[in-house]
Amino acid sequence: MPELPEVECVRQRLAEGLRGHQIKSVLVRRPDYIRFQGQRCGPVHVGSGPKSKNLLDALLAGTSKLQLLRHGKQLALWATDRPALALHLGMSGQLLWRDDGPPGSHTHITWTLDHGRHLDFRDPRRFGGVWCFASLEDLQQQRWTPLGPDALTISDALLRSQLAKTTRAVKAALLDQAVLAGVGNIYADEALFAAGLHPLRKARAIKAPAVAALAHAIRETLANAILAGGSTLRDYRTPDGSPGRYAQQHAVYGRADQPCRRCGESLRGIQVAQRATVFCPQCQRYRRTK
DNA sequence: CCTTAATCCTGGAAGC
DNA sequence: TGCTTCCAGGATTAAG
Repeated sequence: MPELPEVECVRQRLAEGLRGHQIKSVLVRRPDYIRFQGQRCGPVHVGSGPKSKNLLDALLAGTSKLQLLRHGKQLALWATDRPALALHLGMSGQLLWRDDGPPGSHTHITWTLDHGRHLDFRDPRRFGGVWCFASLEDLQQQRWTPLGPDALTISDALLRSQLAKTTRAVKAALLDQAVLAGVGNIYADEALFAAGLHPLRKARAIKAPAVAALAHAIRETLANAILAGGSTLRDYRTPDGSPGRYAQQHAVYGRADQPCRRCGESLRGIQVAQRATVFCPQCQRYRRTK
């Protein structure tokens, strides 16, 4: 469920704990959560043979000066002249610091650092994963090239050219990571509301001024969500275990049939691209009333 | 091109 | 209380 703001908060908090430290060991409890050399790992990879040594190296055992990048909802953990790891949280993924005691349920991988703290990757639903690459360049080439531009810094002009590529409903386009990377179901609805755009408007037909308003709304909504620590609906936590506070500010997501905070009209719930969608029929008219 | 449905999973909430 | 059904922040695939 984590979208761009949640992933960015995780990146920032994780980077603080990694700065100046080294990974001492890696423990893999679920090898099939990891893709190594293009395929899912099996028990042989976490045994004692040469394959397990390769995997531990790929998982950055012994590495220091770690850096953490983000594009859309994806993270890259790497260090100069070392392998790179793509981390994706899927719907229920969490990266959590742990001092002592047992890890939470569904903790598939644990990195232990030289300061003694553990970094747990837990993901009950297992829609997320870890992908191993020989270098950051390989990771970017294979996993980030197919993605559209990052939503946090999307320019008016770039959003316009991206939306011009498709005739789909604008909400469906926003959810497509190849069009724009980082927006999911929460922030698509929130940004469309902030821009006053109906979710079913055809992406290609939206005029330049309205696209500019949407680009601005996307940047502002995501930035504000990051400042609030992200949206916690249920599972999401920052690595220190604290929930995000942005859900309190949601104008439309999860508020079907409740009054619009701007005009008081009852918010409508519909389906767009198989996803629950909420909008204000008054503030987000399909056609401008002029 | 587009949309829809099914799929990968667990678990919380709602309904009976 | 217990059982069943539905739903969820994501993303890919196949089919129509």
